[in-house]
Amino acid sequence: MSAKPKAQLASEKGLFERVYQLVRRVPGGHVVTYGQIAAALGDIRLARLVGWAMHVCPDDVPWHRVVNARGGLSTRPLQGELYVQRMLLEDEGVQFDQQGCIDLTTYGWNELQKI
DNA sequence: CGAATGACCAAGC
DNA sequence: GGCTTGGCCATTC
Repeated sequence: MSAKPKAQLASEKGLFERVYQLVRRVPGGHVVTYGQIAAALGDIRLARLVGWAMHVCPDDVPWHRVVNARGGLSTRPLQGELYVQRMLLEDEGVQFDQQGCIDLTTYGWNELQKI
């Protein structure tokens, strides 16, 4: 009960939902950056909003396919969530380098389209 | 309405 | 090469 996460409120709004839809369109084995999503929404400056949107991402959003501009997993250093994200990506075919970063040149999804 | 927040990005030192 | 600052926008209280 109770305690609906703010995500619930935010997701019912507008912009956030758009972010989620973009993330949902990311096929397995590919990743997108926050800035890329923001750019798809129409403004790179929305990058921070994307970050916040991910913070409240619903369970039906493959948030693990969203990485920062450096190809690294951003997600807050919470208990193992970082590990989960990496595991999910590796399971989809995304490989990490020695630094734990993703090669956006190879896995970057450049066909992200606007909504 | 104003202040605070946010998992960003880019530039500077 | 890593840390700090500023900026931008939307959402929340």
